[in-house]
Amino acid sequence: MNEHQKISADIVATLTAGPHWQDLEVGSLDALLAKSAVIEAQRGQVLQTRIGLMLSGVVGFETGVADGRRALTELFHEGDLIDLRRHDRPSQGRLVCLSDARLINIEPAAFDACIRRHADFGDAFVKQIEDQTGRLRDHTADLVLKTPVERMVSALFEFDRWPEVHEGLPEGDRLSLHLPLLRKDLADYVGVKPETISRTLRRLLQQGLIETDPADTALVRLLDRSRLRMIANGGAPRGARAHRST
Amino acid sequence: MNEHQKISADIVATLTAGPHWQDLEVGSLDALLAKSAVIEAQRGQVLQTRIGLMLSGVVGFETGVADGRRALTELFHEGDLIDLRRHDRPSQGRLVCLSDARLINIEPAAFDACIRRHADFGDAFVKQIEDQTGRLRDHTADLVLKTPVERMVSALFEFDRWPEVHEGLPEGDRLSLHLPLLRKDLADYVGVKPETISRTLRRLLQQGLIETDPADTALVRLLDRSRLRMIANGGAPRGARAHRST
DNA sequence: CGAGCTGTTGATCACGATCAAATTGTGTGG
DNA sequence: CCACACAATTTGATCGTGATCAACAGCTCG
Repeated sequence: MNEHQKISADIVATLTAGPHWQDLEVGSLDALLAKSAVIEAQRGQVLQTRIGLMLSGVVGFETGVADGRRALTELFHEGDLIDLRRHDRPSQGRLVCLSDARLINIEPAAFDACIRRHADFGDAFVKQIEDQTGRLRDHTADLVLKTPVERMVSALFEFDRWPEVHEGLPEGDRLSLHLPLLRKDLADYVGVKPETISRTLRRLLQQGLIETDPADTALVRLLDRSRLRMIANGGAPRGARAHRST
Repeated sequence: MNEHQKISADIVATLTAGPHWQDLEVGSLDALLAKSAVIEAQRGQVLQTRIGLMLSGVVGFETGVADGRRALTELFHEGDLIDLRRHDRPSQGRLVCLSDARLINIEPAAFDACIRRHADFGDAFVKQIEDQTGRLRDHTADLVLKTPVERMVSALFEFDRWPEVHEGLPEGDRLSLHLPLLRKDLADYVGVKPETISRTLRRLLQQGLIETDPADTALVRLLDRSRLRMIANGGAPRGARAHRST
């Protein structure tokens, strides 16, 4: 029960901060927590969680084929609800930690019961799922119609919307962010090879659009947001001869 | 009310047939239908629906960028629940008819109320959303890690799981299916150009894996399902020298 | 008929994958 | 502390392939 105490404190803090769970009543929380447990996992670890709530770190839904190709279909970070259940066919993939992460593992049955009994939780769940599906659709659209550069910059903006990536940065610094993923994982997320990630970042660097820190490879500074935004929106199509000198 | 009568009949028929809505009580249906209307739309038409239920035909969630590139992020067909609502940011795309289609347009408020009041409907909704999200994840994974051939064959199998594509075919014919999409739309769905679709189909044809009907261009016959299945699962990687003669 | 759209085929090319190797980073054990 | 193994990243050179450009055939519909 000491453990449950700890869960409650964590949850309340995270839920209150997030956009969707702040209107939740206390009774709804208790019902959800009854059979839940906080999981602390390290990078690379595979999680059995089917339903969960992200507290910190990043986990991803990973798919692969026989010859080693790997895809990160969807990313989950602080405040996200994980729901990997499936009824029509077995889920083709697994949940892996992309950084050290903390999350609440929720018993599916308790989750369903909570939705049934607490209307406010049901509302919050629906909203959360709608938003996450929207993000998944955005990402899918990116994969279909954008070039590698565009996809990468688009991903940078996606990360920029995560509050965590700005933690530990100087007060007035609105340009920088910490990449929450290894470049290898970023590559598997945007659908290119790590070599391409490396080369593309270098090119953006040479064009003066971004800046990186040799001491902290995760740190990226978005110098020209408006131009980067244009690229993310499709401003760097194939065959474009955009060799801006220096 | 004559119209509502008609809606009820349609819904009952569709819901009973589908995998998720068959356990629904009659009371739950009435609540949902109060402010709903059946929409009949033709190919190419843009729909305003935010929440809806597919009765027949195919509609897709379409995204595009300035220079004409187009993506079909997600497809909806008979029995699917459409939910395009979003709270974190405006939805970046629109719903278009990819064939003549019929669907029920549901008032979002009525939908929410129905979930709140009828637990059985809430359950059905959650299951339905979980399955559709799973399919969306599958497709996203395909886009990231598979080659164009693999993605195309994978899409063929996806369509093969739709009951409608086998309608109007001879009794014992388990090989054939009607492509529910134009090749152009198929291209925008699997993330290649129409020319590539054409060439790839021709190659599969030459390898004796599929068969097409000159009279009915939508008809495709999957001759060697096991080999096609292997391809869909990643059996045709880049650089593979698989020139099977004839 | 011609306008417009879809689909097919051919030729060329840009670009990202692939192969290969060097470099840096990280954790482990001596 | 260093030595070592191992993973992640970067850079370079080459190659395969799907996009691109272009032309044409088939079809529908006014």
